Amino acid sequence: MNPDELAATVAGILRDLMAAGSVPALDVPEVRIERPKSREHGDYATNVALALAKSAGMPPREIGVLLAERLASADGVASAEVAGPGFVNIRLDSAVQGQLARTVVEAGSTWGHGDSLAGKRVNVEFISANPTGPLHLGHTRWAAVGDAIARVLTAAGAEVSTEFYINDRGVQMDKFGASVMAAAHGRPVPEDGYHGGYILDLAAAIMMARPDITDLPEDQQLVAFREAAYALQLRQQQQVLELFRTHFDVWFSERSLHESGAVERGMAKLREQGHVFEDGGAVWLRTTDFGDDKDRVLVKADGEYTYFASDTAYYVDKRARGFDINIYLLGADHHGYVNRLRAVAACAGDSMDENVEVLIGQLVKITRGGEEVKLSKRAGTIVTLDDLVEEVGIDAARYTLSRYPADSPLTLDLEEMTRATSENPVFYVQYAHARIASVLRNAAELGVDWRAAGYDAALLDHERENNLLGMIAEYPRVVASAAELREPHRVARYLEDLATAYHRFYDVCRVLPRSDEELAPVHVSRLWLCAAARLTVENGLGLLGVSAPERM
RNA sequence: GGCCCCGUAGCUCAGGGGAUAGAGCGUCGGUUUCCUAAACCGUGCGUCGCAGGUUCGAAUCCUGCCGGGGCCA
Repeated sequence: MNPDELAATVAGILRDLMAAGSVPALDVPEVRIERPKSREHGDYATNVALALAKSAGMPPREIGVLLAERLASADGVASAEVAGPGFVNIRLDSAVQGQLARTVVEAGSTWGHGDSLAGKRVNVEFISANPTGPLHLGHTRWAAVGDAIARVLTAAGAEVSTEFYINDRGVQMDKFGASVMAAAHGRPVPEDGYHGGYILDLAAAIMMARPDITDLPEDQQLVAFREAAYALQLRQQQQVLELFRTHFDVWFSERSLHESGAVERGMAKLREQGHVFEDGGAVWLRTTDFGDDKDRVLVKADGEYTYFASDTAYYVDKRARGFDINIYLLGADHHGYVNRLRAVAACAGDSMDENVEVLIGQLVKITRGGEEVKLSKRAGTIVTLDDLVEEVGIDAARYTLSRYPADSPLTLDLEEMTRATSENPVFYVQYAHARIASVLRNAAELGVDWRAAGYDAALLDHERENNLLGMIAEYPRVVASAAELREPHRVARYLEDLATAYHRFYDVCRVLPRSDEELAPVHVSRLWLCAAARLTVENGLGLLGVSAPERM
């Protein structure tokens, strides 16, 4: 009996009551089964009686009583009673709830996966930085969150592609090239160029690989430096992200849109839909038809395509590749793009509500002992992804960045992220995993084959066993809602609660027999419970790209 | 001037209309002859920024205002 089955049971009873005339026949509202905050209120509670009261013209408690009476005798339900204004509090038979452990262990790595997004092809684009420098702190947040979103969507059954759009076209690239070239010649970097120490490193690396590069004529040399620096910097970004366990299925170059004819195809698509017009020698897209605050230029009067033309072409290309939902994760400094991107979809003949989703992530501030940290050793301007990983480690960085909603501004303290080797949420959760792994190892050493031994779910009737089982049962719903809302932080928060439930269980329920005890059925059943808990923690951490250590 | 995000414990933040508003950190104290004490247990006098509204019920939804951050112009 899981929450969904319980909801179905409740809905069925309501229909019966209506058919019998005990309650006026109405549409049955969506039955929501919740875990009460206070465990004294049972394993689960539902508020349907309250929700139905008004339209049924009956006092909520009256409906609640009718519902509770029938529910109490339903299979798997131990008790059901009305409480407060009309909540129905439900307790499950422990044996029925205990069966869950077997279900979890049998599902293994797919435990918690669902099919709410089955058949959907989803494109998740994030970071999409210029290849002109190291990835900074903001990018790091999107790396952690964007990747977790992709993992959660996959767990919900979607077919997901993660993409990084490389802005490798335009004046920034030229400035970048000029900066590196200047550095190679020992000349001061142009005012509007890039100034970080990494520019010197790039220049040195290029000179090492191609000492003769400075023999080229000035204009060719500029291009050569730009391209060489681009290649090196892009590779650096790719390596750092792979190390950070953020894998991109596609690295999409803006240039390639122009080289492949995708820009022309995009333009053709937009013209076909009738939202393109010319004015003052330029070609425009009438995005104001769809809520943008002004129209946007696609081709400038001098014949140059704009960044915006690339953006539209990229969108049309994604659709042509079969993606139903195109998610963009943008920093708060780009929130002005939201209406624009939505309008692009509409101008291409799509639904701006369904085919496009723009998620705005707020900025991150880092402090060390209360003082804001701004400077990076290498980039000279801002804290980079490398800096953060070097200082706090991949697991702590990923976990900490993904345990908050992306749209809330964040201030993190480096000392807390590191010093807290003991009392940091990430270690708290990981420790629960290591602790369980240790128990299971010890069981194996004692020669206990709990999988083969008889599992009696009815033995798991301690309050804390019950609570742990209930928490484990919540996992699929957490994953589903994290996917639906694109909010992976829900998984992290859940894992913290789950870890607490495990520690509390472990504290009072002896899993393995003591030295003077024989192995009893209750030990075996608890091992099943441990295995289910371990799997849930492991799978949950996996959704966040955080490791689940066997030992700590 | 227009738009976006935020305002909840000393600090960093959770809280998708529900029962007594939570967690971590910090504070103070307790728990171990046996499975990891990186744990558990106890310890909080919070105007949920302010004022209205919506309803059986609002930290949550709507409007206005105040305060902080940001984007565009």
